[in-house]
Amino acid sequence: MSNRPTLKDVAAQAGVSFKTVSRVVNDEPGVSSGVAERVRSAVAELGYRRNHSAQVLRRSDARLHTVAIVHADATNPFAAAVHSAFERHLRTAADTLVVSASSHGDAGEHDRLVDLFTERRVDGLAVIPVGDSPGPALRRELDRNTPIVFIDREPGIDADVVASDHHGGACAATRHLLSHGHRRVGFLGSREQSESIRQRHAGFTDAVEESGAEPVVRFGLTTPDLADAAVTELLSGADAPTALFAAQNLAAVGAVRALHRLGRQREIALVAFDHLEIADLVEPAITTAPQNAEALGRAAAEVLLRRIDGDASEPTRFVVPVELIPRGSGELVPVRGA
Amino acid sequence: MSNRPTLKDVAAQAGVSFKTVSRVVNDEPGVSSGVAERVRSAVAELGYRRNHSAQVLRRSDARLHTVAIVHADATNPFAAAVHSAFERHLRTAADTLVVSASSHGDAGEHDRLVDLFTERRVDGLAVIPVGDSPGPALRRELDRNTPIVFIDREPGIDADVVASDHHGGACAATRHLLSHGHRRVGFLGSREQSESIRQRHAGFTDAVEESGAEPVVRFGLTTPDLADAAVTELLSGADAPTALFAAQNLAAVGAVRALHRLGRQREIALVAFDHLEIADLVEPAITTAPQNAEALGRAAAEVLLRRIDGDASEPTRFVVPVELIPRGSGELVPVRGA
DNA sequence: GACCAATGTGACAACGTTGTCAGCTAGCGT
DNA sequence: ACGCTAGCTGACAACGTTGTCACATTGGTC
Repeated sequence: MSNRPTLKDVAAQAGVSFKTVSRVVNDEPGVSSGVAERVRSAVAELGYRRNHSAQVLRRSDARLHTVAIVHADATNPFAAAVHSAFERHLRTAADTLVVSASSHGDAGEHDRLVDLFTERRVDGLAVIPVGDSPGPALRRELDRNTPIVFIDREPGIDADVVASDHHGGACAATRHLLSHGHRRVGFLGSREQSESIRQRHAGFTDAVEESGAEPVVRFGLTTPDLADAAVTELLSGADAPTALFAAQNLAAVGAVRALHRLGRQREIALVAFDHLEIADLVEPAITTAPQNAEALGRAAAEVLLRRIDGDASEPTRFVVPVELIPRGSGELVPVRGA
Repeated sequence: MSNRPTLKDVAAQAGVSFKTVSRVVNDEPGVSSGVAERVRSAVAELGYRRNHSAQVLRRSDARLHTVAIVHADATNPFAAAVHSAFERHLRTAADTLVVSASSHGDAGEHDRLVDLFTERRVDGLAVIPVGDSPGPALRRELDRNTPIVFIDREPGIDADVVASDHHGGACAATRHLLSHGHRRVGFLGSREQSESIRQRHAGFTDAVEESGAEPVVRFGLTTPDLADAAVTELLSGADAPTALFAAQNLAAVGAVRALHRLGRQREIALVAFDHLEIADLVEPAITTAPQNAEALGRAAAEVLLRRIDGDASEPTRFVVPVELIPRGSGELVPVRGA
């Protein structure tokens, strides 16, 4: 990785001063065409590439055309989709390299990654937060007015955020179920500590309350197995719900499994928040309210670019709507004989 | 993103020379404890962070503790899992930051990303190739002996590769089917141009030939719909296969859908190469031969670290075994009445 | 008291690049 | 022939850091 050619090497090869080479590689005016040609062929011959570190060092206020995104978990398909849209937008709209790293859910590592990226100087940061509050490195950068945008989750601090309309989406999904005549509706949630799950629960509750229906709420269903068990238990009791709202991915997977095992998949209505890989592979297909990862990533890119361009106005909160996609499971009507 | 404090700023604050501050932040010996303490509190007060660009520039041969991985598609769960293992290993074993970017499948963009990362100086590169042959930037870096490891696909050039045992895995999966008594076995493949699909086909063919069974081969099944149609057609003919080997993800999804629609999921055996999200969600569960993403990522990290540490031996090819996971669908025996 | 080693500290160069400025040449008008 | 301008080109400083070396101070030894 060493002995790369420098401006000097190219200059020696072309028989000019290194400043002239600099001019050529930066397309600056004031180089005669003959010399420029000689320099260009020397550049090609040696395979010269500008040293980004030196460039950044010299012009410390200039755009680096690099932003970083710090993940909680890059294997999460939703995070990957957001990242992908974010990256595509920045690459095409601003010729900016998006680099990323993942903390695998560890808050300390998360903050350390922020630190490593700031050491390496980037134009801005996108963060999918881990935990409730920003770590010291993130806080320092916020104080320093480094362009930072938080994606998907509340940072627990006053800063730019791009997030889904968890409340509105859950509310719409629940209303959708209620509009088909259900009077007892189950809520299947994962970690109650999660702000987004709390908001989905609030949306669910608002919809249920405005209709006078009866909610049945279960939290802590962080794995399909737990959700499966919870649904099995819910449906076996008296006054079992006739419709279920799965507030999260894995809870929905467990619910689907339980309904199929019990053979009641055409009887109990189900709407799932978030994208479901298996939505179309089961019968009936699952009605979902997927977060719009594409819109989130794109919005985050736009917010960040505006900050990088010097916008110093108050932090904004950009809310991306969540649209319901009816596929069958959410349009089932309650059956009498339970 | 500007006016960050430098060594000089900290030095002024602490009333020492900037070189002394440098010594303190690098834990070099030869600073009295009193001075060191004063410097450390100045560092904390100003929120000083070392400028990585300047450091890299000064010590151009030193380790940067940064490697890059260039994806074809970061939203592909398999690639994400490989990336995740790769990153975890480098972070924990070598305190190295893994940065990544995705080309979204565009070969030109892929090579451009390689170029951008080399401009920014990294210790090494991991590449999940796009297309058949490396672009000019990648070729230049290979010539320059930059540590580079190719993951999952053949680079079409002599270089370090870490890849799954496509041939062996397909061979074992097919033998597994044959050992349950099947004599007519179908192969469901996607793009025949793909080297890994070719290898899986070769493994399938070897297993079939050594047993004297009859193969039925379909290529081009790049979407579930196409695979669904192909399976429907295959099973409707005379001499229909009694077992299927799906050589790829999406082909397997289509096959599952077709079998369930035809109600023959307990009759036609099926083994799928690669991980299947729905493997456990259908009845019978799908026997799969998943690539070991964890092992691939880890092996790639190890190969790359060895190169970074100066190993200059011949390029190696590291093959990661593919283990069969029996779940039910692959253990079905052929039934008489077709 | 003179010498020496050990210790702590700072001055300075260098990394590869870009910005500033000065110098050189050619071409033009007088 | 002379000066002037425009157009090229190069010398040099600076970015923030680390490596090298020299200097100053201390304490111990003969």
